[in-house]
Amino acid sequence: MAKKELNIEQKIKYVQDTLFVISGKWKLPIMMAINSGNNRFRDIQRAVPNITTRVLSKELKDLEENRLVVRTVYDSLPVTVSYTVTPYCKSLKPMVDEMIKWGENHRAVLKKAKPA
Amino acid sequence: MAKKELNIEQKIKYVQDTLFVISGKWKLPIMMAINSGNNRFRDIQRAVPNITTRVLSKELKDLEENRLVVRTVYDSLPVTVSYTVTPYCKSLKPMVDEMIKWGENHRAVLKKAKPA
DNA sequence: CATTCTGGTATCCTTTAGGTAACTGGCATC
DNA sequence: GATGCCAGTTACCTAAAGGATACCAGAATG
Repeated sequence: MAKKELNIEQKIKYVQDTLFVISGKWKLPIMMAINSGNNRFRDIQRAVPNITTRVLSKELKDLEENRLVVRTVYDSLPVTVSYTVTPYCKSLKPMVDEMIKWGENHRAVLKKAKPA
Repeated sequence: MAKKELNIEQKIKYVQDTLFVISGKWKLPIMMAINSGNNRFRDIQRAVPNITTRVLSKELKDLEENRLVVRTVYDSLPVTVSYTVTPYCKSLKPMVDEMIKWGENHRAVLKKAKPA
């Protein structure tokens, strides 16, 4: 099987696809928060600084539709709701790890550049 | 030197920093186009499908301000303008490669899921 | 019995990203 | 001398993202 050699147009297309799925300020932070053990609505909200209930609610629905997050209602009293990430969501990890690395380095770069 | 162990709040912060820099449909595609040898304004426009001159112009200024792209005017007749990516821009490569991979796989997933 | 927690909705509003289209001035080409 | 290429700029507009605020019912806590 030949090694895949993508041309620039294809690469751009794939990057735009990815950007489309993770677009916005909140989707990745929400998935990260859930993945790290925050499964309740309010826990997620606390873990993701400055997000409002309205936005969190909307984004969670979005992520559920895209099969990145699963919502489970437990019929206890009172009812509890739990959000978990899907295996497909976890496939984003290598990319997210690179984004963490880059963001960390970027802060360091800014810190060095700014003090003028 | 201790291994860095970031907590979830820090990770989210760094990811949001990264998202902020690469936000939008166009910045990464533009950088990719330049990096792959499209250095003239019209060449970049042709390499990035569907981008308009207005948006390209605005995004290039943005990227220049953030030291990801350099604009050089050659005083020939007629004047030619050349855009190049900076070394700092190239530090995005590992992340972009992961985005390409994920987007490629995502298309395959959709293709398998859809035919119902 | 007042407050606080849960998991959200409902309204309203502002900001931003991005798109459409027209236009410019200088050079080259047909 | 009309057309087209280059590298953009300008003005206008729309859709979407996101923020502010208030509110709801049910249960628990003090």
